[in-house]
Amino acid sequence: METESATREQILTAAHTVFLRRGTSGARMQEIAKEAGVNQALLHYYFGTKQALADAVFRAAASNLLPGVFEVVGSALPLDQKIQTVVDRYIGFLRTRPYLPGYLVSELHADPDRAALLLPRPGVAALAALQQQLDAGAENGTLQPIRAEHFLINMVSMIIFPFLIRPMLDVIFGIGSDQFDAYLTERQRSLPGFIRSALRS
Amino acid sequence: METESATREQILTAAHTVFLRRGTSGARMQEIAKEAGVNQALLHYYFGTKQALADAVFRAAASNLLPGVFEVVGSALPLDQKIQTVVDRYIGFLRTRPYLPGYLVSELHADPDRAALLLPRPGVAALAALQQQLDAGAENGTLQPIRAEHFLINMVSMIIFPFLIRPMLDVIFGIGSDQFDAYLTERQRSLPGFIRSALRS
DNA sequence: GTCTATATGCAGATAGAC
DNA sequence: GTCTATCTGCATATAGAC
Repeated sequence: METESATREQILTAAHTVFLRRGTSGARMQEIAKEAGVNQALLHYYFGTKQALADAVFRAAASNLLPGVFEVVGSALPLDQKIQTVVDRYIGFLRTRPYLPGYLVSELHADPDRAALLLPRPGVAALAALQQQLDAGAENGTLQPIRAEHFLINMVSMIIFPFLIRPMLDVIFGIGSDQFDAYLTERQRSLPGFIRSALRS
Repeated sequence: METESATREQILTAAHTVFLRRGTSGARMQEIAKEAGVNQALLHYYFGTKQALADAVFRAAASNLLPGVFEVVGSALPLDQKIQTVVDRYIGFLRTRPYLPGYLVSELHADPDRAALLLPRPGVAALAALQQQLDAGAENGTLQPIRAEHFLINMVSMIIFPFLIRPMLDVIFGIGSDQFDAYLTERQRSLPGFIRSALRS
């Protein structure tokens, strides 16, 4: 961690905004410069190439997506509270960054190798803790047996998916952007129960 | 439906392949021409602009994503069988078109207005039928009350999501592309039970 | 209808003044 | 460090021969 110049930060923030909306190949250096209130040449001065700038943004964005979840999942909380906490926090977080999921999926789709820029296996320990909890419930007959990988994916899918298909929600269900917020609130209330019920034997 | 020239079809198929992998802004007309085994000028002869070609591909791709689901959901099958059928068919279908979800999400992210190219509200009737089924179960106490919109989204999320984050699965869970198929098969077996259980009261 | 050759425009990147 | 001006390359698109 070196001392970062204010201008550099300014550019990075602008780049974040533009790249998240347009994606790496759709973004224009000119637009980023304008957003940052500086000249385009300055972007190259600080970051060299567009690709380098895009990678910096991707790293930062990717590191934001999951860690909070593993923290909760790996904690000592009872299962029901883990579910409640993850759903609540995660939807709340994504409300403030609605473009993040679509951006990450787009980038990974265009260049799957970028997944390597994600932290390698950040959650093996957390996953093991979760699996233990699930196994205990299965043994005493209160829970259906399930692998932690599937359970986690199931939970996270239902949280993230609406953000990924937001424009479609309008066409399919008539949920316009003005009603999206209310729709999310409904999910925030109903999802924990849905997930808990799914686990019960 | 006019008679389509063979060359035109050939180009459309090639375009489908390339656009699904690279996205509209990432795709190159040159690459499409090569894939189709024709000259680049011919693409313009048949489709005018890249954007027009991209739109044609998007329309075709989008019309493939959902209709099968609504057909099943709107049928007279009992709920359990609907779930089983949708999960099974949908995962089976996406196995043959693993890039489709990532492509559509990317395109919608880059240009949300494109959602308008989707068929408008194809499933209101199907949705109503499903809601009725859910309400009946809730009234006789066998099911938890839930809105059909949420239920459908929940089910579809869990089916599609793994395809959207496939490159991440390797990094997070160590599921490489060689193991992805087995992972899908596991989900195909376990998801219906998970979903049925979630609905039970 | 299909090709080769070429025009056009634009975006990323550099040179160099201040 | 920050700017203006410019180069370079590439991708879309067109012209025109066959």
